[in-house]
Amino acid sequence: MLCASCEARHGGVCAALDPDQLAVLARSARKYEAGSGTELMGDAERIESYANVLSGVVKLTKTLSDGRQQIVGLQFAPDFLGRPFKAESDLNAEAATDVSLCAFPRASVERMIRASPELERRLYLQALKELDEARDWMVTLGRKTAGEKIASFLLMIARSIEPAAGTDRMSARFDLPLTRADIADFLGLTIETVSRQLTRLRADKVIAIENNRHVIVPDLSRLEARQGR
Amino acid sequence: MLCASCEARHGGVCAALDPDQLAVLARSARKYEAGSGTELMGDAERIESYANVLSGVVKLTKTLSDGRQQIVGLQFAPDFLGRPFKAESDLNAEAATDVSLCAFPRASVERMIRASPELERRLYLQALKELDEARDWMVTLGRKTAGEKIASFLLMIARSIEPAAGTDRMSARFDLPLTRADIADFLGLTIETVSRQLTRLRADKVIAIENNRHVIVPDLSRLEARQGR
DNA sequence: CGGAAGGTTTGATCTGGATCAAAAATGCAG
DNA sequence: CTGCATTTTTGATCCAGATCAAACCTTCCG
Repeated sequence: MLCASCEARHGGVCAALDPDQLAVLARSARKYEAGSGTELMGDAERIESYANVLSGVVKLTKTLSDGRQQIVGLQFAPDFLGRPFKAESDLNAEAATDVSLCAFPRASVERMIRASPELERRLYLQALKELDEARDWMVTLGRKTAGEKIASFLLMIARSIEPAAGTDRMSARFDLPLTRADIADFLGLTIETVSRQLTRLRADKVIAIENNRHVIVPDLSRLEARQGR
Repeated sequence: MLCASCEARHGGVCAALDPDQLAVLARSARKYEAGSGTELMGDAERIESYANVLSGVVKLTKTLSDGRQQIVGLQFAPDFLGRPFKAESDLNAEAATDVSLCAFPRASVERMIRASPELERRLYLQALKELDEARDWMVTLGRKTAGEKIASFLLMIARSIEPAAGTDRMSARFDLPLTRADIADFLGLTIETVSRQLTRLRADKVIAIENNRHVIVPDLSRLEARQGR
């Protein structure tokens, strides 16, 4: 059965469900892959389904009518994707990398929420986590310099991609899930400024970059010293 | 009894409770006033109580160690103040104006949440609302010009202070609940830039200002045209 | 009423990051 | 491997908003 080996079964919202409930939900669930760049949900579109992110990274964006864009959130496995209790989305969700998702029809999720306070609790906790993250980024967007923004971003990715890093390890290596353009949209900068700041970090030997995507941080504390605190 | 004439009894979280539950909670509730500038909750402080905002405005701030500050949220009546399920606050809450609050000890709120899924649902909805707001502000912080930020801010205040305005009415007048310094901390600008942009809006007759605090908007659509869309 | 203390506006100058422009990597299809 | 498209880096210049510096208002309290 679908859920047996699923990551969301553990850390994700499905962990809230008992075997019977899980069986019910699994019946209407549909697992699928989407290539990088695929739009998963459009602004002003009716919300017809929710999904768990099983692998890859999803970016949530808002766009002004003249084309200026801002990424307002990134979702990693096993995050739950979608905004309950709202008929229409007011943002775009797009696959930032190739992703694999487990989608549920809107109706079954909402029925399940009504039936399981435990599930609602999980969703509430994720909303609180996303709110905490959004507020941290407001500080980054409003008050940090370009160099501090880039350092903050790299540290955030390092922590999300390889949870091992965070605490004790001194070094980290990971692939950037975003292009330079995406990083710019996330940090409220231009592509050129992102590139220049990465170049500077490289020149100062705080990081090394291979093939434009793979980042090596030999000493996380040196990167932390640059994020602004 | 306390709750009979309370505003939070209607729009706020207390509306989720039945009369018995309300009576229980009221027993440990304490209503009080705090003057503008009072710190209501400190960063890295243990969370000992929650509160409903009954009147006035509370600002939520984050501060970098070198003093740079960012306001990450504003709370108006009848918002619920506090972050459930977390031992320690990671932000400051301060009265931006004189406020009146109805405070509950941490333990009674958490007991009540466990007892009332309806209350938890309300809190979840408020978290989702705050998340939506935070994401809108991320666009403002990351991608709008100083002039657009100020217009967005004035419109947000107009809508929160006098809910009547929002829809059909063409004009609005209200007192700014924040000083120029607070507005700057909210928008990621300096005091001087805030002042200059307000002066420009005044020069262009989009707004009028009396006594530094009272704002008159004769035609909301002209202000909307300046907020960036 | 005078006068000290904040808060606000205005002016002059500077600068970090944007914009404009082009070269260099990288990836891919044939 | 070659050639083309896309992404990234680097360089030159510009400008919105920051910074530095004064004046100007409001309160409000003795």
